[in-house]
Parts: sequence; C-alpha cells; structure tokens
Amino acid sequence: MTQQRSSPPASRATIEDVAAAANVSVATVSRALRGLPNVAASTRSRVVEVAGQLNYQADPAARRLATGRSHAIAVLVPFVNTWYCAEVMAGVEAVCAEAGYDMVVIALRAENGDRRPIDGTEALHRRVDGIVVVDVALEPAELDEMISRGLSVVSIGPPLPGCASTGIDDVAVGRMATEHLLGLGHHRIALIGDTTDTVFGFMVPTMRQQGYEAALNAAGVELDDELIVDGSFTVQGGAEAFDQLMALDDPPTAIFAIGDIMALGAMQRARELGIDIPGDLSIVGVDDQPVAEVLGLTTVHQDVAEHGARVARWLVDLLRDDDHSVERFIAPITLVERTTTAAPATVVVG
Amino acid sequence: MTQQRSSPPASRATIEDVAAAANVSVATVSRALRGLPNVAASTRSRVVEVAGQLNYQADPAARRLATGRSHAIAVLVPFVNTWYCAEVMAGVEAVCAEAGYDMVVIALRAENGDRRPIDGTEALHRRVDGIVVVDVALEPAELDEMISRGLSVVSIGPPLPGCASTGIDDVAVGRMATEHLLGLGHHRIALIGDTTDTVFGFMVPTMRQQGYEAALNAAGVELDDELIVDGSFTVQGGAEAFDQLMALDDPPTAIFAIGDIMALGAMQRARELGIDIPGDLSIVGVDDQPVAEVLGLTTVHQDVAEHGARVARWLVDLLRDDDHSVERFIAPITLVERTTTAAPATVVVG
DNA sequence: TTGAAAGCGCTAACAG
DNA sequence: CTGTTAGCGCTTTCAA
Repeated sequence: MTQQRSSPPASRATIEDVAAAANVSVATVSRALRGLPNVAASTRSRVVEVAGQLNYQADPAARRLATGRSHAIAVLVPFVNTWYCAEVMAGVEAVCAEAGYDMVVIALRAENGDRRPIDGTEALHRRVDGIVVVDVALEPAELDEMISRGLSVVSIGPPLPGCASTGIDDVAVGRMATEHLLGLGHHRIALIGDTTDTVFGFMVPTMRQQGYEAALNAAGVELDDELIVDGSFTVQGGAEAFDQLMALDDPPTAIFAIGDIMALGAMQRARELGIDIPGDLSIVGVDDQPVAEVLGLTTVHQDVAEHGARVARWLVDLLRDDDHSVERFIAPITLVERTTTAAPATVVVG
Repeated sequence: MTQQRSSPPASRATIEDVAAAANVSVATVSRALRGLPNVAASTRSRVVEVAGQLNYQADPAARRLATGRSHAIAVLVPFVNTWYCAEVMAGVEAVCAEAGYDMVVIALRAENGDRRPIDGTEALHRRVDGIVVVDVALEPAELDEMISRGLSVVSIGPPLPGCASTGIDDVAVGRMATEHLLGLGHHRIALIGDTTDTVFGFMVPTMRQQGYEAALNAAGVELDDELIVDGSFTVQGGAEAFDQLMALDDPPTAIFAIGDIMALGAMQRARELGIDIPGDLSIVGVDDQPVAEVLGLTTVHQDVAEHGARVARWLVDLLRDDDHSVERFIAPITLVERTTTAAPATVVVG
C-alpha cells in the first residue's frame, strides 16, 4: 500500500560513528553526551558538536538493556474513555513529557465477568520502571509481584499498602454535599449512587454514601433506604434513578448524586417532567466537570489532572532516587455553589 | 519513604537459566518459546514447562535491541483530556492490548504560541514502531522524518500523504446537519463554529462550515455572515455564541453547532433565557457524545473509538508486514434525530 | 581525563 | 531438529 516500507529503516548513526568522527572512544562519547563529570570541556564540546552534525540520538533499547531502566512508566486505568481517567492521564502525561519518560497506558478490561489479572508477566515485565495505579484495588499478590519485579508504584484513589498515594476524602465529599443540602433546610435528601462495580474494587461510592449517612445522622435525620438508589455512574442511570425517586410516595426535596454525570441525567429528566430546579428540587453533584459549570450544577470540586501530575512527580522522584517522604496526600475539595440548590419549597401546612 | 526500593530488583530468570534447566541451547529456548517451527514437540513442551516453572519472561529491552522492533506504538494527540481523544485512545489501546503492543501517548502541547515540533529526535526515536496521528496536520518535513526513521504512520482525521488514514467526511457532516434543518423548513440557520486553532492545523471546522454553506447554496438560501459565529469548541463558547446570535436583529430559527459540546452550551443558555427548544429554536450538534443522548440532542453521529481501533489494526498489520491495501476509509456518519429539532414556529403574517 | 573491554539478554544466521 | 556464535548499541568497571 503506502510507500512507507519501501525505504530501508534509514540506518542511524551509532555511538561508534560519533566516536570515530570525534576521535575519541565510545566511552567518552557516552560520558560527554550524558553530562557526566571527568570529561575535558574541549572534548565534550567537540563530541556534542559531532553528535549534532550526525544527528545522533542514543538508542533507548540499547540504553535500557545496559542500564536496566526503561525510562517509561505505565498508567493503569480501569477505562480510558472516561472524563476522570482522561484528566488523570493528561496530568501524568504532562509530567512525563517534562521529565523525559514515556507514558504507556494500560486499561484493565474485564473479561468474562472478572477483571483481567495483572500478572505483571504481561504488559509490565521489564517494560516500565514504575506504575501509576488509578482507582483500582490491586490484589495484594499483584502488588507484591510488581514491587518484587522492582517496579515503583504510586496510586490515585485507594491507599495501596506501602505505596505513596493521593486522593480525596470521599467520606468528606459525601458529608460536604449533604451538609450543604441540610444547611439549606432539606431533610428528605436522596442519594444517587453506584453499585455496578463488582470488578475493580471501586470504593468511592461506598465512602461517599458513608459521608452522606454520617451527615444525616449528625443532623438527626433518619435514614430512609428508599432514598438511596443506583445510578450506575452514567447519565442514563442518573435519569433512571431520578424516575425511581420521583415515583416514591414521599419523594425527596433534594438529591445528592455522587457524580456530576448522574446529576446531569437527573437534571435532564427533571426538565422533561417539568420539575423546576432548584425551585422544586435541589441537586448537587461531585467532580465539577466542565459541563457542570455551564449547567450551573452545584458540585463538589476536585482537581483530577493535578492528582495525576502529583503522583507522576512523586514517581519520577522515586525513580531518580530523590527520596521524598510523602506517604499520602489528601487533595482539597471545595463545594462550588451554583444554581441547582436552594432552600426547599415552603410547604403550606393546612 | 515507602519500602519499595529496599528490596533488590529481584534478578529475574534469563534465557540462559531456562536453557540450562531444560538442557538445551538458548537458541532452542528462543525458538521454542516463540512458536517457531523446527523444534521437536517434546523439546518444545519441556522448554515451555521449564520456562513456566522459572517464571521466565523474555526481556523486551533485549528483544528490542536484537530485533530492532519495539513492539510499541505511539498515539499522537493534540490533547489527552478531551472526549474525542479519549475515545480514540480507548480504541487504540484495545487493539494494542490484543496484539501485544504497548501504547505510549504523546500530547502535542503548544509552547509559546506554537505547537511543539515533533523532531522525531525526541520521544519517537527508536522508541516505537509506528504512530497513530490524531487530528494533527503534521508538517511534511516532520512526516518525512518519521518515515525516514522507519516508522509506519497512520492517521485519524486529515489524510496524511502516503499514509493510511480514516476519518469522516466533514463536509458531508455539515451538509447533513444543515439539510436536516432545511428539510424541517428552516431558512435562517446559524453556524456555531470554531476559529480558535492556530496551532494544530485543525481543518474540521472549516470543512463542516463548507458543508453548511454548500447545503444552503443548494437550497437557494443566501448566506449571512452574521449567522456564523465562533464557539471555541467549548461549552462556554457555545453559550457565548448563542448570546451573540440572539442579539441579532433577525435571529436564527435554527442552529448548527459543529460539535455537541457547543450545542450543549447553547441549549443551556436557551433554557436560561426561556427560549424553548425546539419550539422557538432548533439545534443540531455533531459527535453524539453520551451527553447528547440524555439531553435529546439531535446530532450527527460518528463512532470515534472505532476510528482508533481501525487505524490501530492497520498499523499492527503494517508492522507485521501483512500488507493490506486500504489507503483511506471514510467512516459512516448518521443523523440521529432526537428532540432538539422541529419545524420552525409558524409566523403569523399580519 | 580517557580508552579497552566486558557485559546487558536476546535473536538470527550458519553449521552440523 | 539443535547448537555455536556473532552481533544489536549502549553503559560501566578497571586500567592507563
């Protein structure tokens, strides 16, 4: 088809070519180009010059073999096409590009109802120096395997034992959102959560719900199981959850959706049904995705790309042996009040 | 900090260990494990067995050095945290995982107002066997450089000279959306486009606009420059574009937003202003992002993940020398009619 | 400050 | 069908 394979792979200059052209040994070229000490200034400049002329670039494969370091890191995500993961990857990629690391992404697809195991034997073995684990509860055995293979691992989300990690306090998220609603005067507050994950050990929904319950308890509001429904962490699921809630004999006056995306589905459904927000019903989400701003959704904000950038920096430091001492960093969250929450409509008591 | 670096990198079994344990030469181990012919069945099974016991896994770095192939591909994206790019990456990643390739992602950030040049000298040199270029107009010199370095390149979006590529017919997209509106009886149709890219050579907005203009011309509707506004390909931009349109003396009865995301901003603004959709105004988008479905947005659908999967398959074929003959595949698009478009309100002519 | 040479772990002729 | 051996291109002691 294309002409791409017709031209030979353009044999490139090797370190020997540079050595010959600069009249030095390959060892000297290696030292000079890597900025090591013990190279005469004049020698170095000559080598650099020659290397430039020959358009020389060290072969990473050879370097990897000789040094045992790949200068690559992997980011392990449950999915690649979600807003959250894309943000994380963006953060990681930026740091990698800066630090001269390759970022290879590995998605943990589920196969026959089970998560694909990371036997390390596969995509990880000797391919990368470190891993960024994103919101995946690794089996202890998997983690051990990785570490025993010399991989440095950092994590976003759950605190992997022995690994530096960052994340937000998801219980606090639930509490913050619920308290906001409580503060507005709501008592009948529903939760649109997610119970679909049986594969990745995704604890976030559970924790946010804990915060919700804690806030309710603290306020002396009795829990009502009917008010806790599943939204599958999808727009569609949020809409369906909304229907379920509105079909209740005593529907809620406020909804806490544990993700913007589900809040979005609920809002849309509300509009279709002619339910005014926040007049008839308040809604608050979590994440502060771009769409939240334009929809005026009140939500709990977190800076996801920064999570990625942060752990990537840690990882790079770790790999450079610049020891640092952070074990876990709880990233800040903030409530962004917009226009989907208000005091409940005053009920005229007859 | 963590205990990760305390244990030695767990020296792993090499091919020699396996050879010794199986009482054969390393060459035989290599052949046996790679499934090459000319290995006695009994020998092969013994080698496989021993390799398993030793938990042996060939070192990719050594293999790369010996064969000259990295078994990795790069995906070159303008950004990593956009819906479109995330979908593409998802498609590419799935194929890579299946075919045993690493996917490394490289974002083309802009620096001091200019796109970071891909001198190949950087992140690409000898690191990957091939590249998936996503919606980036590479300089001819950059492309030549890549090909001369032996890289196979395929592209999504613009048809790179000499490279297999896929994409949609963006002129047809513009025409399809506009004709839909025209068919409904609209004559005053606005376009929310994007003129912000000065860096990546992004031709999509221009082409969709061409389709829009062609459809209007074909229908004998005169173009009105006032109806063509910029939406910056963001939700916010779409909202602002909407304001601009509504401020016109003779506002449109329908809007074609060249991306769902901008349509979304426009819809939100319409709601805030009490403009009924589709009663007062029709809106059609492009992409069919998940959010489009729940909002009931009429839009031009394309399967973006499949674009990624498709070119990734081509690339893998190319790298395996399974020559195939596709030069360019125009992926299908379909109009998904939902609830944001309808016939224009009948104007009672006094 | 520099050079020689021994690997790193694998693949790929080339013999046998 | 199997073994020997020469690289692949770089880093890194160890000497000089």
